[in-house]
Amino acid sequence: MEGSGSQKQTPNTGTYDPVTLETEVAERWSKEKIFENSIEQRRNSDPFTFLEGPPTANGKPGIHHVLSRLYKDMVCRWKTMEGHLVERKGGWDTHGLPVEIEVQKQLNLMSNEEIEAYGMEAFNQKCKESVWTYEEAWREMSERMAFWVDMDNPYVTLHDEYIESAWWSLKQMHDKGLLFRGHKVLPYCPQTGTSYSSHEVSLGYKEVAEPAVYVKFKLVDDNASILAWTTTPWTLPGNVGLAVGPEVTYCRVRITEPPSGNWEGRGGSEVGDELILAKDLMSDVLRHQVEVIEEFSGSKIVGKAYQPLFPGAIDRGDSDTAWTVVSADFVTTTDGTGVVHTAVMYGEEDYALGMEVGFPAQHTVGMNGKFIEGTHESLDGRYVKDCDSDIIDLLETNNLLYREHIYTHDYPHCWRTDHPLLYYAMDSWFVRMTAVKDKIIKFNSEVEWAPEWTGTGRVGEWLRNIKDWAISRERYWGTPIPVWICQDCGHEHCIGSIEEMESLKTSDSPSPKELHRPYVDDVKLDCTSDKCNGIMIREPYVMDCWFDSGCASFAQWHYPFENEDKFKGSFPVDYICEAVDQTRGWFYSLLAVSTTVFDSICYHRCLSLGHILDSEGKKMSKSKGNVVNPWDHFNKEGTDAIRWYMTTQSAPWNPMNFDPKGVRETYAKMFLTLWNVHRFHADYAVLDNFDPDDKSTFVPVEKRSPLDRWILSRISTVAQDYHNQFVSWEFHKAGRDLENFVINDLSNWYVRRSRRRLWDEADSNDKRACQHTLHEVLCTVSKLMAPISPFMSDRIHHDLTGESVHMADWPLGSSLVEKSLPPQDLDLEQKMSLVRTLTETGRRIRVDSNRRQRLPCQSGWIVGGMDLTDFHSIIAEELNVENLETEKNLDRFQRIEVVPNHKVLGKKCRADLPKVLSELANIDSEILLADIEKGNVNLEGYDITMEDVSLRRVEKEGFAAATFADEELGDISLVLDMTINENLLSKGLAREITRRVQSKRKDLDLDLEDTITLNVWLSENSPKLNSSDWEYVKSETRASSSDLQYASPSEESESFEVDELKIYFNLKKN
RNA sequence: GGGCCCGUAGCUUAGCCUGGUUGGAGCACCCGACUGAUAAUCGGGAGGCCACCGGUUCAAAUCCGGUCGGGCCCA
Repeated sequence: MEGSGSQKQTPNTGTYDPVTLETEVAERWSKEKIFENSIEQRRNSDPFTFLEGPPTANGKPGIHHVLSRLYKDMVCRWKTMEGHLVERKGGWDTHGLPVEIEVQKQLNLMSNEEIEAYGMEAFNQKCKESVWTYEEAWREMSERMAFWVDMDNPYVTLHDEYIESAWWSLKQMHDKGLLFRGHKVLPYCPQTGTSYSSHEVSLGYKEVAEPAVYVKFKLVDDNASILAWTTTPWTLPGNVGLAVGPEVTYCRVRITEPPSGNWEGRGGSEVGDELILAKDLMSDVLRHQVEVIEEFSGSKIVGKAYQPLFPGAIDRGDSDTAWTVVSADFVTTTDGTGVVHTAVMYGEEDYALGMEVGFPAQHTVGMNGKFIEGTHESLDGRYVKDCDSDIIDLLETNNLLYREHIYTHDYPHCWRTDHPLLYYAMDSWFVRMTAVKDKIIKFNSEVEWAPEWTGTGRVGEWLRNIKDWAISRERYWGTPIPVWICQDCGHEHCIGSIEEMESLKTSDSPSPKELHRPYVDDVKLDCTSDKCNGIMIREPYVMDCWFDSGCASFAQWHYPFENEDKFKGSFPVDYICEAVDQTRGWFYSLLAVSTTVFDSICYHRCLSLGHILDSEGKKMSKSKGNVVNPWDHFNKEGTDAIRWYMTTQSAPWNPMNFDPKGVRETYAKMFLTLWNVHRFHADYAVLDNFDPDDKSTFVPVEKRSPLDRWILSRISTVAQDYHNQFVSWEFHKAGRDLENFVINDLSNWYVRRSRRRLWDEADSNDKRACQHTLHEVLCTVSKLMAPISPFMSDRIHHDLTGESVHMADWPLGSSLVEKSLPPQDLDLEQKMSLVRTLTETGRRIRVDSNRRQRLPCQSGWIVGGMDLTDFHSIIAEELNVENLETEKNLDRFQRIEVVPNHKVLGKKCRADLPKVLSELANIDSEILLADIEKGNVNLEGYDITMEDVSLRRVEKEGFAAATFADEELGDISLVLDMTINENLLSKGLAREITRRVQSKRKDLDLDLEDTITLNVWLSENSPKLNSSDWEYVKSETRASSSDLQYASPSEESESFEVDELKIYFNLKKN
């Protein structure tokens, strides 16, 4: 604390300029190292650990990054104030496909071949540079929005230390038998040699019309053929199985007649041929008259063998299911024939099914997109998409084609070369997540998710269908997979450290310059298998960059090679926070890595944020032009307003419609108001040399006015709720409540009611009480809002105490810091709430009875409720009532009125009704009521009973009243005396004159202290102004010399009217 | 196609878990009052098929099922 400047700033009494204020505060932070000190101050305290989800610096930061950094920052600041040591290491995600794509665009390298021709070393160098393109922009944004994080010592996923830790973790998985080699079917472009992420795939969907075919698969030991349908004829040579739905009904049909009319396209069938297909699809598929021979469920034909379409294209190997019918749950009868042609290597479902039932997993197509030698003599070596028609011809020649048709659908194309993508089984390394499924589900349930359903729903659902994690990518820029394979014996070895690699590498291998391709590719190892002398070569892949970020909890510390204490002291981390799209991204990869490596959760609490949409709820995108630039608001309403707006706008996990007008509103309501309250306090504090620390002038809370004790109790109550809402992650509700407090309780009531107390020039206990109260309330408010809007809160706190609010303790206290809230008095709060309702009720009465506000009422009575004696002066002043009293008996002001019930009387009296009504109107209500109750009222021959009338309470002449209900206290009424006398008219007149003169003073831009000369001319028939009321006018308007006459004005003057009488006045500054 | 979330006044939202008086606020709008009170304040008004359809119930914004629209993730 010392050295952080206990010099109080000269209070700024100017208007609120957010950009200047925030810039000044930021400068003080940096000069006084507030961020660093706020951490150091808690050095030996209980840590609260935060893990920064690393952004990629090769993308520009946008408004959505402001949102996630806000919630990261907010919680960290809050926990710091609660007394925890909260270190915040920055991080950068620097690997991955997006980086490569950027560089490829930049260098116009459209394929892997071109990259390799350009040179992998140079290419990766470019990637490394490109990663830092927007680092400066990120720094500026983070700094301007007051995101406190250590960006000078960040973890960086491309550093050798980070990679080494990632290697170590992969080796742990390998040693536990969780790492294996397999295939992953991906959309792949053979022209560029690249497989694509779903994001890139979605860039290139195009509608295409292509041939689709119904193929006849001839059964072995049966004269029938099974019909199957495909839109990708090039996958047919790879066919190794047919899938049927076990519950689906199939038919065996015999063709009875040749087709009538024209036959479209190639293919056909002879009368007598027998075909098998799903019953529901017969009419869609068949073009012949047929008879149904047999109906059966799919499971009946499972196991039947059929003849391969392209014998020899695939080697059966040891598969006994190849070219047989198998059962699969995913088969439907929505299209095709209800039989799914399965080519293991060219479809994700095909591959999964193939692995399950044991089909041979062999390619008929090479990585170059061309058929492999030995597929078929007329296809070998040709690009598959060029072969569609020839394949169909071949089928027809062999009588294997039932028919063809043109099929129009959306199909993904390469966004660079425009060629159709092939779903292709790529060699890939996997982490066997399915083996730890139960464990990871259990760990997930131990995480405190906000909102809860992200954990149980989104993540839970994902984990229930967990699949093995494909962690390798056939790319250049990334963490190299540390797996080497022996060329001779096939033995594989996973390297877990630089040292291990150095010790195993062959004598002629260089030491890699860094742990990236191509340097690591040049490292060969001596085979680690006992009996082998072969050479091991690294698998030419890099890792999924999600694996990188999934290692952040330990790799940021270069654990286990360094910083064991740092890691052990921060794992599992207490808090992470990212947008909801990270459920399958970072949230998952952290949990996957910690489960497999440490057998543990990775984080205790996770806040998953909703996305930012535009003001109409549409996704922000460059093409729509609805992207919000955070700087537009930083430079206008300021960081505080944008942070407060974002916090209070919606629950953190809900999608947020970002409306620039809303930021404006937050600025105008919350920040202008709070600033003006602060200014009000600060101005008088300077004027009166107020010193909060001077014990001799301190006024103990119990000696302060009820108004003071009320606002102190309110802030205490609000603070408690605020804290509870923070705990339950409902930051939006917390903020809204505090905003409501500042605007309504503090500014609109406390300050408004206290203005006169501070105007008073004489020193008094009451004035000092007010100053202390404001000081204490503002201190607490600034501490509460500090985590959300750190600038103004710090400015106010610093003005008040000379210390940064971010060094302060949380007013609610914690296990580590003391609670420091003013005393609560709920009884007082209830009273004040009644008082405010009463004053509002009084104004309504005046409006309803046309009694202008400035004309006082002689008396007012409160009937019912609780004792409000302490506040009678306030209520009287608000209501402009001379005497305010409590009255028990409402009958004093009201009488009963008997109102005829037209509906009932109408039925009874019919045509005599008007006569009865007029007689009723002539009788005094109270007499009438008494007589009715006695049962002796007879009018025009009709007995009048209580059923014929209803009763109404009305005010007696000269009174006006209104009643409202309080939940606990029941009905409460306010009655005002509406009579007028000369005294009241005089007082009212004084108020009217004062108001006009004040308004004029304001127009003339006079200072508060300036005195004036005032002349007033009242008409001769005007009510007389009592001398005491004239004194009131003079003192209120600071008229040091003045003149009042009942005559026409003798000088140039202004005039206004009260009760249709003209009043003239003029004034000049002395 | 599947999973998760969202849909309340022109806009932003509370209420939904735990069904029960007439669905509350703020902004904007209209009328009035008040003001040495700040982009202020106070009173009043207008504005709602609580997305839609069906079900459960004496009773549904609230619980259940479905539809539509928006968002995210996965295919």
